[in-house]
Amino acid sequence: MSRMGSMELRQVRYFLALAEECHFGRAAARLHVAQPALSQQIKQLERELGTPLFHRSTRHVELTEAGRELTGYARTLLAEAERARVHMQELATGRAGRVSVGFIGTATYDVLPRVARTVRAQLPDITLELHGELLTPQLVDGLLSGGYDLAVFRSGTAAEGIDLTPLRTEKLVAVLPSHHPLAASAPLPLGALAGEPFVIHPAGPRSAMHDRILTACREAGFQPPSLVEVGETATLVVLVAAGHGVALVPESVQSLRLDGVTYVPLAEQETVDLVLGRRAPHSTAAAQQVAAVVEECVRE
Amino acid sequence: MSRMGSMELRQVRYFLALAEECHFGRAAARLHVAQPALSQQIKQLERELGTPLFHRSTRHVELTEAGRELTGYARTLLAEAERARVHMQELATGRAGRVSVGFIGTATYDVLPRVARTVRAQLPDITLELHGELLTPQLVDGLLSGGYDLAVFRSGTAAEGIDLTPLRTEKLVAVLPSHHPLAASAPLPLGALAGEPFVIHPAGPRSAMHDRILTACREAGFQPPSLVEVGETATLVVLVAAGHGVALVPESVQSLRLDGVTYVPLAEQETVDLVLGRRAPHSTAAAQQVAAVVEECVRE
DNA sequence: AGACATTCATAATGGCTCCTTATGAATACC
DNA sequence: GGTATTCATAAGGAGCCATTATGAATGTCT
Repeated sequence: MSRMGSMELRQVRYFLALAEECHFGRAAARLHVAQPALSQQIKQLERELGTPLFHRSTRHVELTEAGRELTGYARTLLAEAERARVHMQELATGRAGRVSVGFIGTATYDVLPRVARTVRAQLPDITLELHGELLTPQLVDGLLSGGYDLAVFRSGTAAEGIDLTPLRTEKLVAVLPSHHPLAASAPLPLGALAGEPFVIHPAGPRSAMHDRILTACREAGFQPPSLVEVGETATLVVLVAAGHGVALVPESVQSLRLDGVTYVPLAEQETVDLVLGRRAPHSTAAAQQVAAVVEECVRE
Repeated sequence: MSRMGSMELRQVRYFLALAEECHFGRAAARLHVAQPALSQQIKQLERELGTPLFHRSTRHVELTEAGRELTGYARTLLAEAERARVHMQELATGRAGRVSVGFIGTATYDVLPRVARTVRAQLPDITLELHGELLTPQLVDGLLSGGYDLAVFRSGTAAEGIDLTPLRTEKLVAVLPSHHPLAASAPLPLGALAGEPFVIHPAGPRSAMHDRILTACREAGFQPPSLVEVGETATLVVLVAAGHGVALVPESVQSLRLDGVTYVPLAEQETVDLVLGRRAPHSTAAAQQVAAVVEECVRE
């Protein structure tokens, strides 16, 4: 039983070279092989396809009809293989790919748009999936389950299997209704807000900000008399504008300008850290590139 | 220096099997190879492409993003290779291809349309190039130069490098203007046409009919007093209708019905042979198929 | 017409690739 | 924690593909 092989790309490459040169010697030279190698491979290809591809005499080499028809397929095959190779190389070097990035609420209005712009400019072949206004636990779960390749969130929630890179430390600022008596007094000692109702991110494992703010208040010697909990940072600011209370947010939220609210620096150095998380074991090359862009966007 | 190979179709086949099974053992079984062979080939493909294609643990095999992207290319490559293989096989067995057939004038109105119809019905993937109203020397040259794959013409012109197959022997019939006194007398002894002007195919090497007809006249004991030479058989009949003379044509020309002419059988058994010629050394498989159709069309 | 040069096919051999069996390590499951 | 499954690695053998050497055919030049 004569071991039946299938058509291989090497044979296609050989065939096309010979089809273009119509000369075994020159084609073989172009392929960097000796002439008999070419003769044998062409002969084998002809056996496999069941039809001669060239009329040959010692003085003349010419495509048969089948050979002419095959050149089209051959070119298609080699071009497709080359496209695949290039695309794979782009993915390997991270110049292309799909990267999903999640942002915590307070980074949505500041970091997210800058990342989107920079990636589009510097890594045009990367497709970004951006998700804003998320909560830290969602982001951590998403990283671990593969839903997100990268996540920007508040530090404190260390988890197994996630690489953390500190992005920046932000000062907290107070958010007051514009008509509030303290709206003009900067810097504002945190203690001045004692007795005010607070609008705050959700408690429990759902947000890192909640604990951070209550801790700051406790350190300033008071406890907010009432709390309104709200998930999205934008809604939080809107509630302050509507007079439902005051709030503490990272200074980057100041990008979110709204009529009726004033951001007031605190006298204290209360800070929260923003970190970039990526799946530790298998992080895509494209994700690494985008991670670099995120760090770059935050630094300046 | 690590011998750099290029991507091969075998690797693509292996990759796709594994991508679909997501299990080395099953995929290897499907490919009829042992599992380590598959592992090695996949690893080599990954080395060549510069990126992992699968996340693997001992308990889980899953495509990476690059792997997912590659499946598209892989399917395209294999499908194209398969299309090429099928098309080549069609060409090899003669079920597809392009065949150029030339017909001598007197076969144009009889054999040609039947061949066209039958090929279209029985060999739908064959593209026919049909040429009618040609002269024997043109056809022989065309066969030898490759301009025609097959030719239907009159016997007598044997040539080197052409396979001849007799198709049929046709009786000659007289063509007379309908008002001619002899138009009603059938069978007509050839000698009755003595003294009539003859419309005839061109002399010399350009047509086999010319000599055949003059020989017949000589055997009947006369020589036409005047000759009008005309290339196309249709024109010949038209000239007879116009009263320019009489003519002798193979009986198949009777398919060409024209007002003003009458075909009259001869008393003598004067015949001409119709043959099919094909290039002797390299005749396409498709041409063989068409040749069979031509013979079949003529026999009935 | 004959000698020559060119070119493709074939033969024989060697190296490399690929496949095989055997074995080890890791992970999920009981 | 033991066990079974599964993938990777190692080592060896078979086969494919390459090489060099040689022969046959054809076109060309003297």
